[in-house]
Amino acid sequence: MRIAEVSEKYNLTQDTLRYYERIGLIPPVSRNESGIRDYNESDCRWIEFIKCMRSAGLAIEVLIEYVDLFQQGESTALERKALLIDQRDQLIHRIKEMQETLQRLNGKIERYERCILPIEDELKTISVK
Amino acid sequence: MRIAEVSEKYNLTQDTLRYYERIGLIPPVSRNESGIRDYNESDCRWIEFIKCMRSAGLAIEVLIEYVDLFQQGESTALERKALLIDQRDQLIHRIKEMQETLQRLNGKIERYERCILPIEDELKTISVK
DNA sequence: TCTTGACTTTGAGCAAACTCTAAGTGATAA
DNA sequence: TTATCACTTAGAGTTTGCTCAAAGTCAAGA
Repeated sequence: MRIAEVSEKYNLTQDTLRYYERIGLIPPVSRNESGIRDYNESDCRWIEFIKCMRSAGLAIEVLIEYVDLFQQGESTALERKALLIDQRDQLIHRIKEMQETLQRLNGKIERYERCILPIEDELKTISVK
Repeated sequence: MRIAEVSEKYNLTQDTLRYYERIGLIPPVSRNESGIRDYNESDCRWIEFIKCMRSAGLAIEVLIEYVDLFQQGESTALERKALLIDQRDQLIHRIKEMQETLQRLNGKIERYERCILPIEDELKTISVK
């Protein structure tokens, strides 16, 4: 798969794909004889994984470390697991925080509803007139 | 309340508090005779609200708009409500995304657990030897 | 053969959200 | 009264995560 296809498939710009590879956020992608990237199954799975993790807000720095450990082989499995657990716990914390904010936003919106409904009704009445 | 107290109370640097005010993320704070900020109840409630919204990832730009509308008075109530609903919906979307990533992280960690447990056991055995 | 178009690299540029620096004021404690 | 300390402003600098530009290579079609 060429970069153009991959870019479309995962909705990441070619620049972003090259950038991710350059900084080690995904392992080096295989190339054809003329040096052009030829993404294989495994490359695609990495991209998908990284995209998912990034969408949840995991820092690039941490993910680079994960990829790096992965490339060092089996001996880093415990370390990788610890990294994932740490990130999961942070993620849980952020989700909780966001759910609290969601509650608060909902409360605020409700209050607007109670205050504003009369105004909205009035506006409707006017526009009917 | 002086900026130092407020900074400590909300765990935001004095720089950040001044920055937030400068860009209109909180309404202008009242001052004493010598021009020094003297935060009142209402100022504190704004800071707390903004801190909460920022912690959930709402963009500064959007919050500035909310504060601006608020300062324009009652006539903007409908617009403010619409803004909040929009932000809430985006927040719900992000939470969902993060929960999916959380599932995936948990799955990955479990897989590490299944693969690694034998290794961990072995390590323990060795350290006991 | 020439041109087109997709690719390559390196390095600069940009937006968001702070964070820091420099230079100055004003109240209070020794 | 002098020094200290918290405050002030304006503006520059930093970090993160892309995004763009320049200059070049290579393969395929007219």
